[in-house]
Amino acid sequence: MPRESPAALRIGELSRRLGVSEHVLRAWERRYGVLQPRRAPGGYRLYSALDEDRLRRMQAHLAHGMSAAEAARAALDQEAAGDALDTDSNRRRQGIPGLAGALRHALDELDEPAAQATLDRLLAEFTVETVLRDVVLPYLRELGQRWQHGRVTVATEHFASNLLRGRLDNLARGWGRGYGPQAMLACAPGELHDLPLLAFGVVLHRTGWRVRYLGADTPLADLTRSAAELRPDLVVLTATTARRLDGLTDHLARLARLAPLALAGAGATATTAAAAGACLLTDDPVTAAEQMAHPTPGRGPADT
Amino acid sequence: MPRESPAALRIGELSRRLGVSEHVLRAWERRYGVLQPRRAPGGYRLYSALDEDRLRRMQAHLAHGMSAAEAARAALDQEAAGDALDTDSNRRRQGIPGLAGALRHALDELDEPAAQATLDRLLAEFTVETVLRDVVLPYLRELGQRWQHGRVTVATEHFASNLLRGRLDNLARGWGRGYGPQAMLACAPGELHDLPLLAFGVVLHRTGWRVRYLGADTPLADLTRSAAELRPDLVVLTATTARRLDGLTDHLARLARLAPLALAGAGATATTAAAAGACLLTDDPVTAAEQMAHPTPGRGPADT
Amino acid sequence: MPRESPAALRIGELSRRLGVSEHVLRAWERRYGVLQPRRAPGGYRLYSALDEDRLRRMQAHLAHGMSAAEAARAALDQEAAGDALDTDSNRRRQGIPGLAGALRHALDELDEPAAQATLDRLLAEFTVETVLRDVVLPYLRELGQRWQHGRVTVATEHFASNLLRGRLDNLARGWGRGYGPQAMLACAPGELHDLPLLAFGVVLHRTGWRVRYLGADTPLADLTRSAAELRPDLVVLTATTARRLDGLTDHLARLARLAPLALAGAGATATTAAAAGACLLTDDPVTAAEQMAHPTPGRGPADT
DNA sequence: ATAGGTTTTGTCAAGCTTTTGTACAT
DNA sequence: ATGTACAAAAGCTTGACAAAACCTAT
Repeated sequence: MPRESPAALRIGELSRRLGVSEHVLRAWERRYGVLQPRRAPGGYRLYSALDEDRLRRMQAHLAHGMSAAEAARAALDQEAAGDALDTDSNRRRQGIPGLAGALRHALDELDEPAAQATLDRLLAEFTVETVLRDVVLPYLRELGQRWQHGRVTVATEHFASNLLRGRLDNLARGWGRGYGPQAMLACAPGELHDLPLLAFGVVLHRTGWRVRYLGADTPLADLTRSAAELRPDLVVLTATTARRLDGLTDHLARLARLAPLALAGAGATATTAAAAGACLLTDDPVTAAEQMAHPTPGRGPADT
Repeated sequence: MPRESPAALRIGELSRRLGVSEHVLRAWERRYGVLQPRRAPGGYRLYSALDEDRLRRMQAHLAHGMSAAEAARAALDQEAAGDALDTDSNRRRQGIPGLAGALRHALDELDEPAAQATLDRLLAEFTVETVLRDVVLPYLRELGQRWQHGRVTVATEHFASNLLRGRLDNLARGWGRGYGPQAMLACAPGELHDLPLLAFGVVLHRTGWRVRYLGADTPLADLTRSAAELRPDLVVLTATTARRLDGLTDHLARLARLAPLALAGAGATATTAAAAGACLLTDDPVTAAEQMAHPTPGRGPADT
Repeated sequence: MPRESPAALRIGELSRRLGVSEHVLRAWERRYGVLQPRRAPGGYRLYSALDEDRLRRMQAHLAHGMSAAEAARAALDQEAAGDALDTDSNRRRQGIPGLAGALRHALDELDEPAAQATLDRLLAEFTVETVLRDVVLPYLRELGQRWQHGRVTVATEHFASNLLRGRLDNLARGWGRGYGPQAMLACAPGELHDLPLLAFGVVLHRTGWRVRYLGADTPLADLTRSAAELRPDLVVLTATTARRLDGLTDHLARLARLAPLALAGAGATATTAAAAGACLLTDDPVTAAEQMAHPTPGRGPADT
C-alpha cells in the first residue's frame, strides 16, 4: 500500500508518460481540478502514482468521445466510487502475504468486489492448495479467534463466511463424480463450522477422491445410516470442541465398524479416536487431504 | 449498473455514433421529445448511454418503415413498458447459446477483456465439462473450419488459441498430483492441434486421473521412452489427419505392448487402432474422458 | 552480507561501480544527505555496502523519472520503512538458487506437483519479475541449449514448456484490460519460441500496459493488418534466428510506419532494426519490459 | 440548411525561478 | 577535499489566442 506519495513525478515525466503536453496538464489542473499535486520546496509540482492513474482513466474516457470536462469529472467520480483502487494497489501488492492482507482487509470492510478480485488473483497465481492452506484457512482461524474475543461483528463474520463458502462451493463443483474412492464428510452434531471441512473436501477431490458432503451439524444416526448404505472408503467427522463428541464414543465405534473413520478438528483427541477405533487427523485440512492415500477398502486409513 | 450518467456524450459524438446529423438530433428533441439531455454549464447538451439506446431503438423502427414521429413514440413507449432493458438484460442473463455467441464475438474481435469475462460467467454458472463440451470445443471446431476456408486471419486464430489455452492451462494446473491412475497424453508427430487433447486431460483429471501431458508434435520415440519409464495406465495419442499416423503402425504396436493405448482425433481410424492393438476413442474429448473408467492395469481400456 | 560495514569503498571505486561521477556523489551527499560516509584518517570518504545499496535504489528511482531530490528522499524513506532489506534478504536467503534448482529438477523429472509447488513458493516469496528474470527465463535459456546439444528429450521439453506456459498464461490473464497504452506482441514467421515473449508481456502489463498477444509464428501480413486496425502504441516482434527476418526488411519498414516497432530476440540485430526503422531490445525480456516507459503516442520507443 | 454568437480546449509567449550536473579555485 | 560558481535544463505563472464544437433563431 503506497504510504503517501509512492512516486513523486515532476510534470515533464508525467507529460512524457501520458503523451499529454505540460501545458495541457496545467490547464486540466486549473480548469477541472483533476490534479492537486503537492509541491516541492521550490514550487515544482510533484505528482503521485494515483494522479497518473486518474489521468489514464480520463484519457480512456476522452478516447471514447467524452469532452475533456466530462472525462475529468468521470475520472474523479470513479475514484470516489472506489473503482480506482484496482489499478494501483493490485499492481503493487504482491505475493502471498500482501494478497492475504488485502483479502483480510476487503473482508473486514465488507467489500465484496475487492475480496473476489483478490481471490481471483490468488487463484490465478497459485494453486488451490496453496491458497487454501496459506491464505483462506489461516484467515478462518484468525476470524474464529477474533470472534471469541468479541473483536468482530456478526455482520463481518457472516459476510466473510458466505463469500468464502461461495468460492469453496465453486471449487467443490462436481466433486461427487469420477471413479476414485469415496469419502463422506460431516461435522459433528452441534458443530457449525464446516468451512475447513469444505476445504478438506476440495483438496481431497483434487487428489482423485469422490466426495459426499453432509455438512454442518449432522446427527450421528443420519451419518451412520448413510455410511451403511454407501459403504464409503472413508468417513471424516470434525468437531472444534471436545464437548461435541462427548458421550458419542459408542456410536462412533459402531460407525467405525461400517467404514474407515477419521476424526479431525481441535475437538478430536487421540483418546477419543482410540476409544472409537478411528484415526486422528492432526494436520491442517489441506495437508491432511494431500496425505490421504487411497485406502484399501476394509482397512482403516490409519494403516497407511 | 451505471449510477447516474455513465457517459456524457456531446452532440457531435452522438451524431457520429448513430450516423445522424446534429441538426436532426436537435429536431427530434424539439419535435418529438425523444431526448431530454442535461446541460453542461455552458449550455452544451450532454447525452447519457440511455439516450443512445433509445435512439438506436428509434432507428430500428425507422428502418422498418415507421415515420419519424411514430418511431420516436414507439421508442419511448418501449422504455415506459420496460422493454428497454433488453440491451441491458441481454448482458445480464444468458444461457449457453447466448454466452457462446458472446464468446465467439469477443474472440473474433480480439477483445480479451470481453472474452475473459464471458468465460468467467460461463464457468461460474456451468460445470467445466459443460463449458468445454458445449462452448469451447464447438468453437474450436468451427474455427478450424473457417481456417481451412481461409475465412479467418492468422491473428484471430492465434489470439483465440492463446486465450483458450490459457484458460485450459489454468484448469489443468495440478493435474499431475493425486493417487489415481496415470494417463499420458500426446499429439502425433507433426500434429499441432493440442487444445482438444488439453480439454480431454482436464476432464480426465477431474474424474480422478493423474495426467502427464506431452503436448503437440511428440516423436513416437520419446513417447515410447517415457511410457517405458513411467508405465502409465493409459496412453492417449491424437491426430487430426490419417497421414500423421502413416507408417507408424509397428511403432504404435510396440507402444501398445508397454501400456494401454488409445487413439483419438479425426485421423485415428478403426483400422489403424486395430492394427496397432489400440483402442479407438470416437466421442468428443469431454465425453470420452468421462467414460474412461479406471482401467485394470494390464488390460486395455477397451475392455470396459 | 555483513550488515556492519567492513566493506570500505573509497569514492573512486564507488563511482566506478555506480557509473556516477565523484563530483556528483559529493554533491548528493551535501545537497540531499543520502550519504554519511565515515572518514579514513587522511580524510578520505569510506562508504559501506549499505551506502551502495541506497544509491542503487536512488538510481532506480531516477531511472523511473523522479527528480534527484525526490529520488534521494525516496531511497532514504525506503530504508526507514524497512523495505531496504529486500536487497539484503534476497542475498541472505539462499532462496532463489535453491528453488531454481528444485524447479529444474522437478521439470526434468516430469514431476508436475513438485514443479507447481516450487513455483508457488517462488511466487510467494518473490515478485513475479524476480521469478521470471532469475528463474524461469534462465531455465528456458538452458533448456534451449540442452535441446540444441541433444541433451534433452522432446518429452521433457514439451512437459516443461507446457507447464511454464500454463503459469505464464495465468499471470497474463486480463492483460488486455485497463487504461494504459496498448502493445501488440508477436513472434516472427516461423518462430515457435514464444515463452520469453509471453514473459515480456506479463511484465509489460504489470507496468500498466494493455497487451494484445498474437503468439508464435505470425505472418507479417496479419500483424500489419491488425496494427493498422488497432493502432497500438508499440509492436514487438521477436526472432531467435536472424534467418527468420531475412528478406522482411521492407515489410518491417512498412509496419514501423504504422506503429512504433521494436525487435527483440537473438535474431534481431542492430542492422535489421536500423534498416526497418525499428528500435532494438537487447536486455532480457523482464528488464526490457520494465524499462519500456510509457511511450508518447506518435513517437517511436527509440526516442527514449 | 444558414447565419451569427458563445463555449470549450489545446497551444503559445514572456519573464522569472529552481534544480542539478560540472567546473574552478583554494 | 572542500566550497563556490555557473549554465543548461526544467518549471512556474499570467495572460492571451484561435480553431473546433456547439448554441439559438431564422
